[in-house]
Amino acid sequence: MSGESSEPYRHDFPFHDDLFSVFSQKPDGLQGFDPQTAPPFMSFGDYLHGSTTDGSLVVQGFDAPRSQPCDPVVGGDGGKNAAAGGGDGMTPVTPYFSASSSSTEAAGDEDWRPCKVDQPKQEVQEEEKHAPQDGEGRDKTKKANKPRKKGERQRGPRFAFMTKSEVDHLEDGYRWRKYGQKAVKNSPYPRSYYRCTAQKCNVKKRVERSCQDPTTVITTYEGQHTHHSPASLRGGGGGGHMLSPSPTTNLRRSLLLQQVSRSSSSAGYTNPNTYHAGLPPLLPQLHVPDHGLLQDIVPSFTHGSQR
DNA sequence: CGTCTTTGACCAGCGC
DNA sequence: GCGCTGGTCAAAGACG
Repeated sequence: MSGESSEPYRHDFPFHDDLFSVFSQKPDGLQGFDPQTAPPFMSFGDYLHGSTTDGSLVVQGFDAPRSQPCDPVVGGDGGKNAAAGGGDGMTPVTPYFSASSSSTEAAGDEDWRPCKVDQPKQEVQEEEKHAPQDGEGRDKTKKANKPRKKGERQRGPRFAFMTKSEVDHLEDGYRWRKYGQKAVKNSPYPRSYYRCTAQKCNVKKRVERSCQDPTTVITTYEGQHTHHSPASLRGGGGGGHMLSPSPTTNLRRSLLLQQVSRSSSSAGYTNPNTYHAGLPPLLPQLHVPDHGLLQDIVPSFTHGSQR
């Protein structure tokens, strides 16, 4: 418990109302987006470390496909997204953006839902659906003793990203406990729900595969850790960094970061072509089993992007 | 033995 | 009002 004072663990995430994306390489699927004309990106690592000037980044230039026609049958559009990009990398990942204008805080997360284009609102509800139910109807069963408070659902910002990976659960230094799995509509891949095992930590994580690109894992973090990453504590020794400098050259993962937090004022989101990137609330380092660290991945966006 | 995953069921909100 | 869907719970089982 003494912990939480000395080191900042990505606590502040001042961009609650913005979406942002970061691609590890040129998102071919995104017309209009040119890494070269794109804003001066720093590596995700730098980014995480707050190297950005004012803490915000802006990715612009592509048309935010609010409704990504996702064929349950991947590959429908074939070339467009080149899902099965086993080839030479540069597998573009379609940005499942959708600047929902929902005034609810749920506007985020589900907005980019990859496989759902016909559910503009349902997403929203998910955020608030768990309204205070005072266990009226639940007390009939064991589940009855779990009053969910509305406030509970309104925890911190959410942060989603897509990663090319064969494994669903990317290691990020924290310990997670899986507490559920649901089949996702229109998607052959289930969505897994994880919760940080730390006692007072309410951070949750959802993991699912993109139905468009089965090789892409979509991870959504929700909340902020109230503790340090156990991995960083014991792992690499001093610096607090266990970021192995692995080259990860073969990491041609499309990475899409998206801040999907509560858009209390999605209305303020006026320019669909502009996304503000903020500091992820909780992503000290993501370790992709057998591949490397996420931080190694993202830089491939900056460095690997033909520079 | 402790921890984690699996799995079926339940609940709330929304759309029709 | 009903059905659908997402999110969550918790018992049971699996695993180390």
